[in-house]
This record gives sequence, structure tokens and C-alpha cells, in this order.
Amino acid sequence: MLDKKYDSKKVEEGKYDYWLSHDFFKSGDLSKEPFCIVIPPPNVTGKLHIGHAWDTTIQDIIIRYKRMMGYDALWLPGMDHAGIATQAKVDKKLKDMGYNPREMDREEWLEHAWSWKKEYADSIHEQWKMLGLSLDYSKERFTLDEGLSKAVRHVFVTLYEKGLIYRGERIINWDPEAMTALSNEEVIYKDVEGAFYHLKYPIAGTDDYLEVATTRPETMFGDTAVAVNPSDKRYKHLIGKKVILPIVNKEIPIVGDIHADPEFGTGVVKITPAHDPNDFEVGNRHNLERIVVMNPDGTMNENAGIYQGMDRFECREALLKDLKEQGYLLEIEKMVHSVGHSERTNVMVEPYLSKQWFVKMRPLADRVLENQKNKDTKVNFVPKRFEKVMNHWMEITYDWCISRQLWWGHRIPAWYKGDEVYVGMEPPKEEGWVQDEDVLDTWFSSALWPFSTLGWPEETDDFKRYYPNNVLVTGYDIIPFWVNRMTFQGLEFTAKRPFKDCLIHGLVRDKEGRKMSKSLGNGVDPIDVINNYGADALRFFLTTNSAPGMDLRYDEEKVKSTWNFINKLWNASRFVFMNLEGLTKEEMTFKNLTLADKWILTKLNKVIEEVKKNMDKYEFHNVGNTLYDFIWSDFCDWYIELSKANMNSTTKSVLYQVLASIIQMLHPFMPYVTEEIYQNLPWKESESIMISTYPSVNKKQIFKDDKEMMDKVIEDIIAIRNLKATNQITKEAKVLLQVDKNLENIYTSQLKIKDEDRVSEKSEGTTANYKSTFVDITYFYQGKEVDKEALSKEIEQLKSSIERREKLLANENYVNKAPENIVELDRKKLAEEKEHLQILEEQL
RNA sequence: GGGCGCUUAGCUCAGUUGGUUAGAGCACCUGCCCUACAAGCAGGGGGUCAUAGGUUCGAGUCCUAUAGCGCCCACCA
Repeated sequence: MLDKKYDSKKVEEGKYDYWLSHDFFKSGDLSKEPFCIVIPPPNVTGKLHIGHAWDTTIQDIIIRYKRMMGYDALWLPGMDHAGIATQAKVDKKLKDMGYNPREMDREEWLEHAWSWKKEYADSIHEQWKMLGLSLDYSKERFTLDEGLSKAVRHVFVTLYEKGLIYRGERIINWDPEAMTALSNEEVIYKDVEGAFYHLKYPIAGTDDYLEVATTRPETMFGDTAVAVNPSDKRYKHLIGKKVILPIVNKEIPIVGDIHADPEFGTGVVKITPAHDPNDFEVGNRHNLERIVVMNPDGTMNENAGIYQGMDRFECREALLKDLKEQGYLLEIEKMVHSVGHSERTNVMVEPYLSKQWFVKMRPLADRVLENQKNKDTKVNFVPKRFEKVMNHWMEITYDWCISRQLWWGHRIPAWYKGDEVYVGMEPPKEEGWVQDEDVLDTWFSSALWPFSTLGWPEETDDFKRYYPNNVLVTGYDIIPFWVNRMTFQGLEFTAKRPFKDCLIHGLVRDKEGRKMSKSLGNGVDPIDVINNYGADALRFFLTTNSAPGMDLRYDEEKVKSTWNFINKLWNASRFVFMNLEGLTKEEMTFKNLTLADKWILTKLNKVIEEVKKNMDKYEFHNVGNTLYDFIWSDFCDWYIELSKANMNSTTKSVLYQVLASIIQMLHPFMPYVTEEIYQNLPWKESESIMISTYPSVNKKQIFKDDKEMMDKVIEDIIAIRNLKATNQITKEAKVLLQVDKNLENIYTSQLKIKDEDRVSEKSEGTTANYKSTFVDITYFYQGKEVDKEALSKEIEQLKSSIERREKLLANENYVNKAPENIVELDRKKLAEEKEHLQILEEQL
């Protein structure tokens, strides 16, 4: 028997190990249809946050549902090495321990990184366990595993051979803190207060000068031209002449280039080809020298003359001071402009000329755009609107910088010997080749995740069986980084979409609607929530409180109310068990069903239908609301109350069936408490609820007319209770009750009418009467006259509703154009309203 | 500049191809310890669905415009 109160800790204890030890999470039953989800691999950098809890719970709901629906469900777990993020954390830890990570031997450093990985992987496993995720650990992968590394090399080599990977000197986003290149997606633009510095660049051989406006004066050591627009009348005549670069005292040409916008700034742009992507292009058009003026750590190099060794921002200050003193600084115009910051280290990104590896994106992206036109092979986004996000990215994407100057990652499979380059799966046999020091962008391996985890590039059984994955679940913020890249790599290498559906959810926000962040300190640790309310409450809260694709506010009050719901379910189960004690499968009977039995069974079957429909559409909030309402209002408030007055073996069987179905439908959302209740059923179809069969609609248990009749009886009872409450009719009141014999028990039990209070004719006191199709009830009590005002109000409302409906039905347009069932409903409703009105008027 | 989302009860949110009198949780008011549950039960109040037009027999839902809030992408010498 269950305890009096739901205790999440007690319920959850031991269950996960029980499921694990019985291999319930394992996939591989070849007699069933396969269904596969691969987990978005969390970074091995720290604790899972509440967003992970949301993301993974959605997946667990889907996979548990499919498992109960008879699929061979594989949910493949794994983690991501998370290059920059992990390396930064490991470095910090080493520094705290007193080491200088950059002076360490690469191999030695990697040992530290692997031990870090192990520690955090263990902690992530622990959190998955607490969340109750039914992951098939026998198939767990890590992005740096041998198999996945092989896939990475294979992809690199193949793309290289196809000419879709190349090495070149380009302006890339440089993170001076992590000292590595970044892709565009890893740069976050933020508005910062800066200034437009107007500088005087004297025109050689004259007393005149050009006014150049720049936000980054420290890059002037790399200036190799100034540009004006060829159509700009102010400066046209100067093209071909030279200006003298202040401080440096070097002559550089004035070139005409459309890059210079006459409307912007002064119309004169300094050109620094090694420190700006646009200037790089201008440089290419005019054959300009590229001068790098900074070191990888963001300090100025030898080209900066006396400023060498200063940090880039220090240099700016010092340089401006000198420019001012020498009369070259004309004006400081304050302005807010957006500046790129590193996603990981948050430092300002430096556009930097550097030799890196790139993926040529255009052909890969075009393939995705083409495929998305085919409804049978496209990735189906849920909600649909997110497809636009991917398509737009595919339209505007440019080459992906994939090399990273890090140690933690897949080493680039390229070897150099002098000017020769070799790219291959294995190192070249001959002596003298040196492997590229760099590793690949983390997302390069993540992009292969849906298939590399299944053994690809080998044609493994798993790959053939579980690919494409059925659904990928992730947040909309990850679409550019990951979803897009999986899609083009999937199409390129497997000729298939990586997953059929892509279910997108939003972000978890705090109670005020702010994004959760470390700096605000408003993050919520899912483990704390689990400790306070249980994993089941957290899971149900997360997955039933927002529409697909929308953000979710974390609100502890709602978690509490979820806890209340679970406690309600718990107590309803207790009630059922108290009455079912010893019920065997053989004793189950559905003979002589009462009106109430038929009503709840009909409702149950409607709920099953509704729930399945919404589960299949990933509309989990609808499932949650449907079940909440059914369990609390229909089952607890009505059926259980009704059952108390009529507890026989049929009632017991109905109680059993409804409860069993309820917990099965709730199981994907609340695995622990439903398992606990299931284990306490007097008999059960399977060892665990996890492997039981999901409820299906039983048409024989649908009794439409009885259900409608019962609905009216319920309406009556509510109205009579209302009558009693508004008139303060006490328990002692006498009752004159006329009711159909078959319904008598329902009315007397639900209205708590005792036999001794019943009278057969008019009695003393004030009277209050309620009459309907089924019942005519009069109370005789001590107190004020019935409040006729309320009755009059009700009559008025009814009259206006009747009038509205009559007008509607008199409208030929409506009757002719509206669907018949809608019109029919109005006619029926009108008849009922008229009947009701008559009854009310009699009472007045 | 381009795209997307939101605006519904005091608060947080649902509302799926247009169709009964627009729903829930929390909060609020009244009355109840009735042997599943007081973290509960019974009853109740509360919304001109951001604004203005339009389409339609019928609009919270579709179209157009406007306002406010938020997000993404691009640009920013």
C-alpha cells in the first residue's frame, strides 16, 4: 500500500538501477520497427542546466512512448569534447594548480584534458540518471572516440579530394584570449560605446590632407592605402596620388574603390587588408600589401614600431595621445557600433589575416536548399517556421573556417614537407612529413553525429537500421551551429537527410523572462528542483507549460502545482488500491455497467485518442492538459466520488482500467511515480510499466448517449449545489426529490441527501427549487427567500442567447453555407435552451 | 536593412484546417477536516482576445496597416 503522501525521493530511489539492470533501455529487437533518436551531445565542460533537462525530457518522452507503442526504440547517448570550451576550462584549472598550460607538452596537457573529461562525463551520467532518461548506454559515443575520429578524417579527406576543403590565407575571426580562429557562428555581435576617430592623412606633396574616420586606429600600422569612391566628386581627382601615413611616415596610395561609401563617415576609408575582411577584398582588387600588426595574443608586433608589445587597447590609447599631440587627431565622434565577441571567452574578436582550413560551402548548401523542396526527403521542422532559419542560412552562408589553434580536438589529417601538402586517413609513410598542429572545429565532428555514432563510414547494421534518425530535438539557438551542418553533411555523405523530423524548442527563462546566464546568476539547477520536487514534477512542468518552439519561464509555483497534481494522482491511486485489494485478472468484469461507468469509459477512450493524436504531433502541452483535466476533474472529482456509492466488481474493474491507462499515458512524462503505482497494481500485464503496451481505443467502451446523459446529470448536480450554496441551505433542510429510479442513487449520493431528510410532500420553511429533464428537487429550509435576482439574471442571459440563436437560424446565408453539423448543433442547443428557460420561468 | 515571434483574466500561459456562451494553473471571494487527498473538497467572481480597417453567414483564429515588446540574420571604415 502507498504512503499517505507522495514522496518523490522515496519513489525515485532505486528505480533507475532497476530499469538498467533489466535492460529495459536497450534497443535491438529486430522483430520490431526501429525508431531512433540520438541525443544532442552535451559538452563535457560542466553541469547540465535546466535547458538540457528540458531538451532531454522531450526526447525521453518520445522514446518511452515509442517503446510502449511497440517500436525498437534506440536513444543513443553521447557527449561532445567541445574544443574551445573544454580547453579553456582545463587551462584555467591547470593555471589554478600553478602550471602554465602553454608551456606544457601537448601529450601531457592532453592527459589532463582526458581526466577532466572523465570527471565531467561521470557527473553528466549522474544527472541523466536523476532525470530518468531511458538511454541505451550500450551504444554511448564520445566525439573523440576512435570510430568517430575515423569518420571525421574520412569526411575531411573526401571533401579535400572533391575540392570542397581548401587551405588559404583569409581574414578570419581571431580570439586573442583562446588564441585560435573562430567561425562566424562563434562570434557574437554586441553594441558597444566606441568612437569614430577622425584622422588627418596628409596628401603627399601638398599642404592638403584627407580626413579618414576609423574606429580602430591601432590598425593604421597595417594601412597600405586609403580608398575613396570613384564617383565621389570631392576626392575623384586624388585617385592615384599618395597620402603620408601619420606616425609611420610612409607614403601609401589613394585608390578608387566602391567599398568607400560617400555617404558614410568622411567618405575616405583607410585600407588595412590584414585586419578587415572588406579591406582584404579591396587589397585584392588593388594588389595591396597585407601587413599584420598584431601577435596572436592581441599585442602589437614589430610593425607597430614603438608601440610593439603593447596590448591592442593600450596601443590605441597611447597612439591617440601621440596623434593628438602631433595634430593628426581632428575629432572624436562618439558612436555605438556593434563589435564581435568570442562566444566562449567573451573577448573582442580581432579580424586577422591567417592561414586556415576552410570548407567551401556553396555546393553543400545548395544541395540542402534543393532537398528541402522535396517533401518526401526534406527535414521536417516542427514548428514549420524554423525551416526558414535553416534555408536562409544556406542561402547566405560563406566558407566555414574549420581549423582551430587548439590541442583538444581532432587533429587535422594534413601533413607538410616543405611546400608539399599531404591529406589522408593515415600519415604518409616516408620520413620528413610533419602533421598540421591544429585541430578541427568541434562542430565539424558534431555535424556527423547522427551517422558517425551509428558506425558510419562503415556500413554497419546499426547505420542501416537506425539511419536516418526519426527525430532530432534541439533548441532554436542551435540551428545555425548544428542542425544546418548535420543537414548538409548528411546529404553530402549519406545522400539522405540525417533525421526525418527536427523538433525545435525554445529557451528556459527566469521568472522575469530574462535569459538564464552565469553573469546574472539567475540559472536554475535542475538537480535542486529534483531534490525539492522530484524528477517527475520537473519533467512534467518543463514539457507541458509551453507551445512548441516557444520559450518557457521557470516558475517555481508551477512546479509546485505539478507536485500537487502528482500528489493527487498518488492519492487517487491509494483510493483505488484500498478498494481493489486482491482483485485478480479473472475477476475483472465489465458487465452491468452503470451510467457512471459508461461515462468514464467513454471519456477515457476519447482521452486515449486525443493523447495519441497529440503525442504523434509532439504537442505535449496538449497531452498534459488533457490528462490533467481528465485525471483531476473527471476521474477524481466525479468518477471516484460516484464509485463510492456503488463499489462492486464492475466498478472495481473500471477503476482498475482507468487508473492503469492513466499511468501508462503519463509514464513518458513521469516515469518514476507511474512505475511505483504500476508496481502496486493488484495485477499487471508486464514486469514494468516501461515495457507495457500503450493504451489503445476500445470502441466497445464508447457509449455516446449515456455519456451525454451523464454530462447533463453532472450539470444538474452542480446547479443544485450552487442553489444550496447561494441560499445557504443547511444540512438540516428537508428535501422533496422526484427523480428517475435509475438516477436516484447518483443524485442522492452526490448531493449527500440522507434518507431521513427526505419528505414526500411540501414541508415547513422557505423553499428553493431546481428542475430539469431528470430531476425535480425542492429544499425546505430555515432562512431567507430564494434569491430571485440570480434567477432573473440567468433567465435574461438565457433569453438573449435564445434570441441570438434564433436570429442565426433564421439567417438563410448561415443555414445554407455553414456545415450541417454546426447548424444542427445550434438547433439542438436552441431546443435545450428553450426547455431550460421554461423550467426556470416556472421556478420564478 | 531582411526575417521571425509575441501582445488573450491580477500574474504565467494554452487556444491545431475560421464554427456552441474564449480555457487552465496560480492569485482572489464564500462555505467545508465528507474514512484517497486541507499541498484537499464544494461553490463563485474576473477577459470589448494590443489598435484600426477588411474578407466571411460567422474572426482570438485569415488578410492589410499601425503601435509596443522580444529574438535571429546581415551591415556598421
